[in-house]
Amino acid sequence: MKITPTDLRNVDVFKDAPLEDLDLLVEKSILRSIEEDGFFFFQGDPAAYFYVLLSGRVKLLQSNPSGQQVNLRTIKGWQVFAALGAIRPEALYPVTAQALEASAALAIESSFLHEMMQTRPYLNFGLMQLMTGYIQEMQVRYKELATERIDRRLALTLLRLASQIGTRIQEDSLVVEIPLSRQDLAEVSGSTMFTVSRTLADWERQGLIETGRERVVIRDPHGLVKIAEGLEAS
Amino acid sequence: MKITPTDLRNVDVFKDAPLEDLDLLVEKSILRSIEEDGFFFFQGDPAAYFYVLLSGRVKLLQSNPSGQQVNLRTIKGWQVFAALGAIRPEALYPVTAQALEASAALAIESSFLHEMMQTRPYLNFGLMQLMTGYIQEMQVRYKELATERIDRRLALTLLRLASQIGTRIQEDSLVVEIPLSRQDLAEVSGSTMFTVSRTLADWERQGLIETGRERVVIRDPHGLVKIAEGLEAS
DNA sequence: CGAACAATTGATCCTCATCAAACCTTGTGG
DNA sequence: CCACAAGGTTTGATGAGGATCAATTGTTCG
Repeated sequence: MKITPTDLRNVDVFKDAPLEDLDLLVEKSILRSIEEDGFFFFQGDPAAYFYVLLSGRVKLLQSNPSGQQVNLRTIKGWQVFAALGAIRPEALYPVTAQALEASAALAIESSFLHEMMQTRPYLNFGLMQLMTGYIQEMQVRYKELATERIDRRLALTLLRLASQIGTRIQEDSLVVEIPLSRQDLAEVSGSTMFTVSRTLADWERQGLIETGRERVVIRDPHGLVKIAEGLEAS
Repeated sequence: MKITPTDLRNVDVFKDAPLEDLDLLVEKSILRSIEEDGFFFFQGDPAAYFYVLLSGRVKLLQSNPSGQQVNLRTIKGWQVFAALGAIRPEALYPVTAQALEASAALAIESSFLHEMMQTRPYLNFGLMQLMTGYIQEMQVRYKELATERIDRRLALTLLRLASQIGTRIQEDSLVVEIPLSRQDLAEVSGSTMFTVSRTLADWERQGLIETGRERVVIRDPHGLVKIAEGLEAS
């Protein structure tokens, strides 16, 4: 895969970067390709690199002592991940990054980005925007997990995932596809495969969604919103 | 209450600030005093100010549509809150800030801080450190809430709170006091007053902690760690 | 001392996790 | 191109962990 400097303009954090910076970044970067189910890095590894995902999908996860996993975020093309390492170069990755499908990413040394930040205000701002977004999302998800029943949480999860990694199936329609397995959805919403399966089956009967192997299609987002807000029994 | 510029050196984000910046901040700031149970701001208000807490304790919370509350963070003296507004001046507060006891805070206009950030790298770095810390903590708490039983979560919560807002009761000892009610602890750990009460009563019988009205004293942190890690039945 | 409010304790119930077994889908190799 | 293996999904039965509700007890402060 060939990356030209201007490709990096697709990346939010670099959208205001001068061309010479983009040149530098491309020059200093390494291309890493990871097969399906492979890992970019593990929780606890030194945070040596910062990544820009070029193709595929990557999930950021944590697991608890008994091996149960939680999906904290799913990354798609032109999104960055492992940005925390750039802030504290001596840091360790707080999450594990696993490819959901064959993926390729640009790896940039954390220390190099850290250096650039000293003299590029646009970089600081971009990263802060990113981080405030993360904080707010995690706060909302925490609140949901602490206070809502699984059906509402799952509805909220699907809606959030639709906007983050969903792909519109037809032009000019709200119908969105989310390419995740029941297990994945359970790990995002804080539940189990079984409960997710049952709930989705219910919604499919109601015509709200369509399900398939490792796939959910949202037919009626508005209906899901009603469930999420508790206006409709589930 | 009188604040001198050098007092601001106690604030992590300002520890590397030159004296003239501290002067500016003090000059530009307003002192706000809030009585117990009063509010600094509500979720959804325009994020006009950034705060440095001088005295008292403040909790940052979100509530769900049915009014159930979640405590996302408790702030004590010389910690800052509402920093997100400084990044995006048009933003709304994503949380509500309520005083747990009579409190006083320095309020600094978000737009002013935002301006300062343009030319002060130390500020950017300080705020990023703060934000990465928030992200990591929220990720860990999310994982715990999604995967651990309430007894472990409560143990982890107590240990975390001890380091964040606990006060050592005797010099040279690990005995720490946490000044929160059962209800508060429930809202931090994602549970209910009743379950928290029962669990704490259990631990008191085992000699791990001591409880009182709106107060928990950790006598045996190591014992709590064992529960948190699941090495000990609860 | 009494009012207000925090904490406790018991009884009950409900949501959802767990386990087991069968079923479906996809891709591969003969 | 079919058959089979692998792995994702469904479904039912069961039970446990906590939430909820109600009533009582304890603590603090005016």
